[in-house]
Amino acid sequence: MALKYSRQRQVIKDFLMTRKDHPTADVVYMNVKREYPNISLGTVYRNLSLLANLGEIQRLQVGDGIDHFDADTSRHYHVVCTKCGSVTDLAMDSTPYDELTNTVNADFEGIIEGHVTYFYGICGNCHKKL
Amino acid sequence: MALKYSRQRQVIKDFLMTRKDHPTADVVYMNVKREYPNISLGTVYRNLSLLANLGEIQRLQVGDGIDHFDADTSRHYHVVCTKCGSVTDLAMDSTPYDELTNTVNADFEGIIEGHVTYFYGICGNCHKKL
DNA sequence: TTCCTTGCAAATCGTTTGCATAATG
DNA sequence: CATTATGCAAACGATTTGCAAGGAA
Repeated sequence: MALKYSRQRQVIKDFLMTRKDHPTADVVYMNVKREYPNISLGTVYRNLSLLANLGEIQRLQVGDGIDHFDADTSRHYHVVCTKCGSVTDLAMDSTPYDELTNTVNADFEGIIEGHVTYFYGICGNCHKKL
Repeated sequence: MALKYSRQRQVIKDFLMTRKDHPTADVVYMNVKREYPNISLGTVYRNLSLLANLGEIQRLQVGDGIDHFDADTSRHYHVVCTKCGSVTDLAMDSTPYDELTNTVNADFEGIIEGHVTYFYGICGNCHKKL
């Protein structure tokens, strides 16, 4: 299954790279549609999954039942706002990540490869409004 | 909306307390059905959600798209096996949990209330078989 | 020409919900 | 009696998939 170029896939990835709010498939669809009116939802889903499997984008399951996508594949944490539902990046070096993984690996009878963490709380924006 | 006793809810909770493998709603349904043949899937979903909202059980979203439930409401982490998909408890004191939350709170412009973490790797069982 | 990709629509699947009936307080 | 809970089936919403047609190598 050699990969072939597809304009749609490129547009999807390009769009995702312009956003740092981790849009859902549907949001990607609606936006990409403006520039590429014929694109179908199925194609968007197919390509988002493909890109995620290739490791070119990240799939986030933040707990609202809808998958979010992130073009930033560097290791970083996310904060989900319990007020507005926004998903924002958390600037942080990789120390806490490695520490947590190591701590847990210490006395686990299997092998811990990594972890996924979502922080919940009030985002900066909502906090100002209070 | 005062809560009224329901045999079904009790059976569901009782069953969940006997399991430490974090079953899905469907698994709960199939098992509870043996003891209570007339129960419906809808009732199982309704009660699992109710119990989770009351804080009497925990809802786990481990990334397979299906909700898992845990009668152990104490704060603890989980390991999802990338081989067999099992979800097991991780014995650990609360220090790493608090540390992570505090580290992140230090320079975040909102308020972090807590976090959800799932570890991924090979569980003890699968590791033995390699 | 090969076979990956698309658009479209139908199908899946976990979960929720409306409604008439049953059970609880 | 007032209200909550149930069983059933239909509805939902996000995602996947089958298929015939289109596009890349």
